[in-house]
Amino acid sequence: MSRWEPNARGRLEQAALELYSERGFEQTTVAEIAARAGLTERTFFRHFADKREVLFAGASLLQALLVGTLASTSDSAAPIDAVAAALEVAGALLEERRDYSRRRQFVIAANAELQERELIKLASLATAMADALRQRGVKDPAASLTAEAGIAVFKVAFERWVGENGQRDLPQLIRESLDELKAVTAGK
Amino acid sequence: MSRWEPNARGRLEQAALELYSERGFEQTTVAEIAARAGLTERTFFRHFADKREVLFAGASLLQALLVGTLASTSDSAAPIDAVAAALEVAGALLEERRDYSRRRQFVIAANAELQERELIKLASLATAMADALRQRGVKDPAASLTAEAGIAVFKVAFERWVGENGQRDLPQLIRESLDELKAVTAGK
DNA sequence: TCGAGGGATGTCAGTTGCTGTCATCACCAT
DNA sequence: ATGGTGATGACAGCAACTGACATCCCTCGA
Repeated sequence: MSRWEPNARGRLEQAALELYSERGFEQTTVAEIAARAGLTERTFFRHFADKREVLFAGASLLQALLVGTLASTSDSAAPIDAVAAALEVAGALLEERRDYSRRRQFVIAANAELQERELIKLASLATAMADALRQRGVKDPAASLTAEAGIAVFKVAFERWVGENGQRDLPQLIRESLDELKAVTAGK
Repeated sequence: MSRWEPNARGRLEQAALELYSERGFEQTTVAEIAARAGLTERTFFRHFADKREVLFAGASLLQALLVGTLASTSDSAAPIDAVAAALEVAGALLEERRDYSRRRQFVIAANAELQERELIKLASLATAMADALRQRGVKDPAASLTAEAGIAVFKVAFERWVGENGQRDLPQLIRESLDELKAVTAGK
């Protein structure tokens, strides 16, 4: 792997995931990642804002998918169901990359800094979905609450998905979690 | 302010909030905070794990309050209402420190790293509340979902509280947000 | 009263994440 | 070929954070 091989960014992502898996996030230096990718530390930071971001390259894609799906859902559906439908589409994408997603998640679960980054990505998804809902005419605070509730559903479903052996796929777990949320909030 | 003045930790917290407010989080060095508190950089890191943590010293107290209240709420209340009641108690505490809470929040709102830290603290509150619910016999995933939904309600309410001039107090905004969540999830 | 112990602080050196700056390299169009 | 352009390398430097050890103040028991 020499200097001008193609796909430097992808090589860095792969090298990082490997090293973070092998010896842990903190025990890995950026210089080591760059070396395994046949590049230098400086180049790593040209592709990724920091040492954590290399694991979250797909987040913007997921966000676009989520917002796009939400925008194109029939207006007749209740906002929470539109959000759930979008989450299921996103869940199906992760289901396709099941192996990669789980390896990545084990790395994140082992390190608090990475969890912080993951949480802010989820929060960003929530605000993006809230924006999309407002464009559909949903008022605040309903828009924010619906989006945040959707993310809560996703978090719980994703956690179960990673924890189980594969009995249920992610979209199904998302549906079940939404139903559970509806049951739990069906008060008074 | 010399070496052996009392309350070093408190002095560091105050100096940090002042400096973060005056010139921003990134533009402040730990050495500067320590100097204003009459201490050294090394001592700062003995009191706080990192440069961000100095703003989150109260989080563990809030978590204890939340869990304690949740544990002592009547078992007859629905889990989501017990969570809301606990959040209102916590909200009342923040309402008492209204001025401080808002100054602190402006600093956090201005910096992504601080938002990350805040999000992981909220996530920690959610897992603590979920644990408390499980101890009351609530099963999973209901326990996790109820706790996450509670945090979603709190986030939205808190954001509105900081944004308004003070028409409604935080516990009231929490109640209103919970009602909105119930309305929004009352599907099918 | 004094001296030993312990906890908090200071000092110093070192690693690592991250950035600015400039040189260098490969590719492409003319 | 030649000059422009974008990606990469090389180097210097700052600030966050840590480990090791010295120093200071307070307290408690003889």
